[in-house]
Amino acid sequence: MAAWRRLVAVVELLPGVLDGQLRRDAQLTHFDYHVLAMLSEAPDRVLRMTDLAARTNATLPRLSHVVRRLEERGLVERAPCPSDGRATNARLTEAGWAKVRETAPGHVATVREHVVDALTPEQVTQLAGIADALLRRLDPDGRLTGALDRADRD
Amino acid sequence: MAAWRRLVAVVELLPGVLDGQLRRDAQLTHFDYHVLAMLSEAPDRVLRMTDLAARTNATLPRLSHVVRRLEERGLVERAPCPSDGRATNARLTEAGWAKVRETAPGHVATVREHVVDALTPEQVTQLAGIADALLRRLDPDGRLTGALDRADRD
DNA sequence: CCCAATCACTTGTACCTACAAGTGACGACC
DNA sequence: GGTCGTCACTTGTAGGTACAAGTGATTGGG
Repeated sequence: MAAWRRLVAVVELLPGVLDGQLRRDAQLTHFDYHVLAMLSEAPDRVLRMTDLAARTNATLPRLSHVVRRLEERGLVERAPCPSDGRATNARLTEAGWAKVRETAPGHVATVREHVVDALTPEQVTQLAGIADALLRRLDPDGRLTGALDRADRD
Repeated sequence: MAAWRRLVAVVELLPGVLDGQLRRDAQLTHFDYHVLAMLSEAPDRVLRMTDLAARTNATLPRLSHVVRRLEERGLVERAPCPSDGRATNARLTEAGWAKVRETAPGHVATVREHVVDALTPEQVTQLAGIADALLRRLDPDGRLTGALDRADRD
């Protein structure tokens, strides 16, 4: 009965914790980090703006502003797509790649501290199943988790 | 291993769903709704700004702005606290109380649709335990869940 | 071909949130 | 009983996000 209220409370608090850690340690929004992380995992570390927006659950205007700021900081570069003149490719620069590599450990540690370590191994397993079930409703196409891509490759 | 990534995805998506539904159906931010809901559950539907800020995980400046806007809409009233000249009491007006009563069902239905119905009864039970464990890290004083108050009363 | 519709993105404006500084009230100490 | 420090809030300013409009590029039909 009160399960969903607690979930809402978690959903309210957790972003603040993650965001705060990244802002302090890397001058990065959690969303910024997510953008850089998605790029870092893409082939050649390049993604079209539209793809990137889907993977980060962002609207295109929002992504455009964020990428512009990241570009001003030298972490990302934009170039017109050769195959489609309408599209823009966002590429992670060397500095951006370095930023991800130096930021990721601290971020993962924060998640571990506030989530994984708070749960028993059994609960972690349960959580995986629960989050999976929720994502099937919240994100049917698996845009955020990249399930669509993996399905394409397999 | 990928459990925390899925949790992060959920934490990223769920607020948008809840916020969107409330904005459409009630012209209310999820945070606005949370403020009204906390007031509606308080004795006499009155709470000091500081208490309200703790219960909604807000900074005092943020709450001040939000309450001012809610006051302009006639949903909340502010009055100086009789017992402490520094404090301000926020009170839910009759219109605000009506707003909560007409908004709550739709909001609960949304949560039910996107969370409860997506899970098996067993998973709901597991989720309660997991969220509880997480909140002990994220919110040790139980401000959001009101555990502190209940502990005081008991 | 050429024109309309669409697409991919950018820019501009308004709202919301975070941080910093300011105001008035209370408490404690001398 | 005056003064210093703290408390509870409010206000102002900067930064980020959402929605709406605009710019080129591409596709499809006549």
